[in-house]
Amino acid sequence: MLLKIEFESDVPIYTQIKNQIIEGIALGILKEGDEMPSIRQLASDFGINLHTVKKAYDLLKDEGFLNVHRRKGYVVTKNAFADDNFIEELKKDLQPILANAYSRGMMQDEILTICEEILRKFKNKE
Amino acid sequence: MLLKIEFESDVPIYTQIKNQIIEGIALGILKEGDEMPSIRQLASDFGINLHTVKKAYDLLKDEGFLNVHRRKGYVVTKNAFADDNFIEELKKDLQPILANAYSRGMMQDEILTICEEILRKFKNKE
DNA sequence: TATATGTTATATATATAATATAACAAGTAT
DNA sequence: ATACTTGTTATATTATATATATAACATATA
Repeated sequence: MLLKIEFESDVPIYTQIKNQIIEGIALGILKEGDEMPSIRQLASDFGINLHTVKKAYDLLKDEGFLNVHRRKGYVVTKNAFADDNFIEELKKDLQPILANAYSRGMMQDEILTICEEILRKFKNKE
Repeated sequence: MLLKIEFESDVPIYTQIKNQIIEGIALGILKEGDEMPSIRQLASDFGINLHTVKKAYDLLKDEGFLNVHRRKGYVVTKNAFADDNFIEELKKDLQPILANAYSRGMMQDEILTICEEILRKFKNKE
């Protein structure tokens, strides 16, 4: 699992880490049971603070993507699921992004194709 | 054009305003040439500061969704378009959101259907 | 002339993001 | 036992982003 941090981005570092781990799970690069690098390890790898990494990990724990094992540290889990509440949030997140693309003149199919392309990269469920 | 601001949201007020105006354009509620309420008017309607509204308007101006007319104030325009740069940003924005849904167990079709539903509400181009 | 536009400038308050240190508890390996 | 690595907690500091408060200015309009 290789992470890339963009320090010029306006996306907070902890959000970049959090997103890339979720993407790793979607892509199948990160599987249930996989042990994440320790917060100190990741922090030193990127030259950032330990608390920044911990914030990302803790958010992922709250959302059900990671568990803390007293021996192994943070471990990939799959307790996150898509309840009605999440679906509502999903729509709220997608709406402005899709509206932006559409208002710039893109066709519905064009936009949907991009969504499909992204989804196609994700690992098929077994 | 009726805007709704959620003061408890962690989405900045200026972002909420900006997003809802773009959504208004996508929905066909806001059309090219429409005059927006003045920044002071909108600010007083919601009990917020004039600069918060101005920030939203100015960002929309930068992106090509609004123009400033010396007499009419901020006016809806359609200079925004989807260049390669925007498409790249679009993918970067969509990726983590779709990955999240997929990692929570949603099927590709399920996710695509939600995108379709949102897009279907947007006004067909003439 | 009074009024309504947007614009610019300053200052202030609050929250968020990120860092810096330090210390602690629990488990592991030597 | 000792040293080392986990995560955890606490405190403080810095920088940036968000939002507000006032004031003044230029331009156009009624």
